[in-house]
Amino acid sequence: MESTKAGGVIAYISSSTSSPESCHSDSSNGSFPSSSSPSSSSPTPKILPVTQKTGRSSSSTSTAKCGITKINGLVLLCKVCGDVASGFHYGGFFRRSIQQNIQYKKCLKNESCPIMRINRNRCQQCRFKKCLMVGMSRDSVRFGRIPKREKQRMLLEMQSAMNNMMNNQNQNQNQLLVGQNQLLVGQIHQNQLLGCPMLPCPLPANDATSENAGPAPCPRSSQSDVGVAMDTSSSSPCASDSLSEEAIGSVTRAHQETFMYNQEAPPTSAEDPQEATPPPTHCPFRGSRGSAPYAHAAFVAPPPEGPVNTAYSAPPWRGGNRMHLSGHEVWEDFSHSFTPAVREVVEFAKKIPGFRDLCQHDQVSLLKAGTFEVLVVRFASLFDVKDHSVTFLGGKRYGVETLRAMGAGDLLNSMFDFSEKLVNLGLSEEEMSLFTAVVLVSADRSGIENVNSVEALQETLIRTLRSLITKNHPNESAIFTKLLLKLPDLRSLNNMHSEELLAFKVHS
Amino acid sequence: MESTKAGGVIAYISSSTSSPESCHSDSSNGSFPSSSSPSSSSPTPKILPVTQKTGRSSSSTSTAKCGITKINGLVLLCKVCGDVASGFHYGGFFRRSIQQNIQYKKCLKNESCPIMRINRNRCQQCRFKKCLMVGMSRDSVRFGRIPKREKQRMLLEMQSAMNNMMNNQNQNQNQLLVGQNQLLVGQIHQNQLLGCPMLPCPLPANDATSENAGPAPCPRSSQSDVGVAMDTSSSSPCASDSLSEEAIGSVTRAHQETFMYNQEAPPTSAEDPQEATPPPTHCPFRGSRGSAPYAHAAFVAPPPEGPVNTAYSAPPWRGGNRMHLSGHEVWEDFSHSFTPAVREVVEFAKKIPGFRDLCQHDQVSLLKAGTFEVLVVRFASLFDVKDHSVTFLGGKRYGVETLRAMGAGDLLNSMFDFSEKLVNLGLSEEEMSLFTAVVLVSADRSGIENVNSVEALQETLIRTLRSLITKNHPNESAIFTKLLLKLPDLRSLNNMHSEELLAFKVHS
DNA sequence: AAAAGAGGTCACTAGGTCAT
DNA sequence: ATGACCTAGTGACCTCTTTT
Repeated sequence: MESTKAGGVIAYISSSTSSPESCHSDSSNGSFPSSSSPSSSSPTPKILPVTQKTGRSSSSTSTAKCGITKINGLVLLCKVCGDVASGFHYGGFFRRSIQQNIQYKKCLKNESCPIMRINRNRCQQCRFKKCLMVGMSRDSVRFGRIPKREKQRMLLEMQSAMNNMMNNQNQNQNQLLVGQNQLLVGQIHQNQLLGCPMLPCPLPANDATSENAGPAPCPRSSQSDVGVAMDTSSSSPCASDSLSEEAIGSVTRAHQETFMYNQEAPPTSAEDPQEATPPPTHCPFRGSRGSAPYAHAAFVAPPPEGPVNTAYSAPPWRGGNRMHLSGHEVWEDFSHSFTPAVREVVEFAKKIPGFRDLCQHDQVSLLKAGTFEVLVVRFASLFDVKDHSVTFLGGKRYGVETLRAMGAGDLLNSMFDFSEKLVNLGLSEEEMSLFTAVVLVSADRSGIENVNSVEALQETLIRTLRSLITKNHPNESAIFTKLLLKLPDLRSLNNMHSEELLAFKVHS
Repeated sequence: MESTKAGGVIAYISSSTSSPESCHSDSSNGSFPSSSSPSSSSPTPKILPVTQKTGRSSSSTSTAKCGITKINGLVLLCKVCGDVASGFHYGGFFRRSIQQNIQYKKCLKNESCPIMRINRNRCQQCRFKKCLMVGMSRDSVRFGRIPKREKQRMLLEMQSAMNNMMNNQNQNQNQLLVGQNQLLVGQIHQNQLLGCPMLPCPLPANDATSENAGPAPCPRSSQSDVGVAMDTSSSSPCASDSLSEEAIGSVTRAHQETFMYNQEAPPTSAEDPQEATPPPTHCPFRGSRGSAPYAHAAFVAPPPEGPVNTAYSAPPWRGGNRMHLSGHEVWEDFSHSFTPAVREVVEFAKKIPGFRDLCQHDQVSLLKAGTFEVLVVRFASLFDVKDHSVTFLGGKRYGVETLRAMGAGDLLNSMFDFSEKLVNLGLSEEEMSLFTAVVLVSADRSGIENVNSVEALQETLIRTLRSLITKNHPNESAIFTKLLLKLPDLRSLNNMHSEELLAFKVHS
């Protein structure tokens, strides 16, 4: 029996898209891991991997073994609660809810309780809501198994979608993607177990030409003498200051040149979510293709039903009836909406003085590990602290509470919290750009070859950032420290994101 | 159905025994102390047998009749008071404690009252403490029946645990075990996706008594006026300085009182990894059960094969041939080897001035998210920078290269790198303890309810740490910054660890 | 025949209630 | 306050049905 289990990768859940594919779980039962069967996803009706234990065939065969549901060796997790899924579809809780048309008591909190394996029984309203949010539908009853053919097809679609994405954004193929059966697994590095799927960026070759060389921060390889003046604030204006001046300018310029979100706004179609194919934007949140595709596809669980929500919640990927989109198309579309933003980060990196002096492998590693974090920082500016809203396409704003009520996931919530805190620091664009550079070179170093070089570059950037901040905010010396404390927060967001993506992929 | 249950009963009973029917409740129930147990590996929720009476289903089966809970005929005992258990989980006393967030009066003795059936009502504080200690948690919700498979598994585990116990120490047979399944189940509970098996301790109630009150950092609940003086270091010797003095003392003391690894060294059996059951140590790396069980099971991907490595790599969990152990058992055993270290971290947390002023939920969340990071920092001292070696039990050292050659995984490698860098900063014990406190309150905040309080506490600790460091290292102002930059690294290690654990569980 | 999901069934638990 | 009792749910297991 265990043999059977082996092999699986792990999926999580997230969600993205809605439906078609797969899995979610419901809530039903399941608390324990085990149980039943493997199944797969399916395109049409909405089916999801569910926690609930499904029945058990008395018969001998395989199924019986463990209750874990897998697809091609990938272990599926419940889309609702994250528990190991035992099968698709209905389960105890969801089933009862539907069959008896139960009206649950109103949530005691803000109707946005996180639903996890351990606490899923705490709030029924939120649990049921999440079931629906994740794509479970009363109409999706599905008998019998999922045809093997169908499974296969979806898998292939996923893969080619990934491939496309990769190709598009890396002109250079440094890397990536492997293509194996594990969808994206492996695709992007293994920042972690499976790797973070969302960061394909390859990264441009390190051609020596270094166009905007600027005053390279001459990364030292030692590690001891760094940042002598780091915390002394205004005191000693050591020699490095002049260097800093230039560095600041370079980084700020790099930032401005590579961050277009606020420079373009999809004029047309912004109002009409049904509009099919507007030009892509650089900021996914404003992407014209659908409102907030990112929030939709990755952060928020996609609404199973149709156009219930407004622009925000009924992203017309490809403008049409989403029922007609294959999982492949949805994914592809979603992925594409991010390509430009990712590319911009790569461009930004290349312009950070000293970055291209790192070995190519490390440049790639930093980008793989840090692009998401950089994007989070960049997009934080879309968050309006005053009225706690986020601006999506066409200038439309959505209050955080509204989004939460709509089922924004933990990741999105955490991003809002992060954005709010960051914006509250009131940094200038100059400061933000330097901070962004710091974030990038501070990325996870587990795969770095020349750690000392990266560290040296990081120190230089940090020193520069520090002097800039102490200069601009002489009376708020805590700002620098607060900024550094944002780094672990970003790391956590990055991890949450990786997990959701992973789940998404696995499930689809 | 009943037939199923009927199996052999074993109940052991030791001493007391009580009337079966009595059952009462309290909290828990259960099993016995040391046990180890079996819990499940993965996703299973951890649940404990409890005294409380459970409901009564009119139906026939065994359970119902009197409040005795049995599994496969085995009578379960309450893990807290030893009385016959009536079911799992919550009970009257524990339930009220949690639901009403009751703050019990301080223990009149030394906060270590023995809790038994006959005297369990004597000291509420100790009783509640024991409930938590034993692993009861509000998150361990468990509805529905216990899967047959699981029952079976648990039974087997119980029995083997029993056998071991008997063999090893049959001096007292007091007790007993009952056989049940859920020994520790429940004990540990989840950290994240699946839960971090490694964090069993739930955390003591937030009893207002605050023994080592010290100068509580008075966490504010507002969010705006925080940390104004955060970075001012030596400049304005604001009132907080004196507070800092005391805080430093408190934290340092807390650290020393709760970090025992270097105070005990398993004298015997250190040489012989095959030795079966030496007394547990507080430092897993030195754990007598196996050398570095932690590194084995969690840090390093568990070697699929047998005893390739020497003492380091062939931990004789349960003293036997591990080839015969199920993945579950190995995991259990491994987890247990960590319990003491985890408990120390919990104790340390409780002693951080201000920590207990946080709401209980947040205390638990921070511990869940941060214990691993704290352990990494604590164990960093085992790393010898000079010769790049790590000291395991009995003073044996293993060079990093050797370990790598043996197949240490990415996580272990990263930990070495981290440890080396950290040790190189040359911090004093005082500084390390404060840094550890900062690490804890800087844990991932995705599940925190009162973020502002946590943030306020973090700021206080950081301010204190900063002033201490600038005082001790006036010429190395970069140290503080470097220390802060260790936080994201810890977060990454934490994630790698969670992933490995997850993978491990799923595969086993 | 084997595999896998819908639904029914019912052992069990969280929590409310109330006599001690 | 404690803990026994009751009720509303929960979810494991089973049977039946459909798909392969």
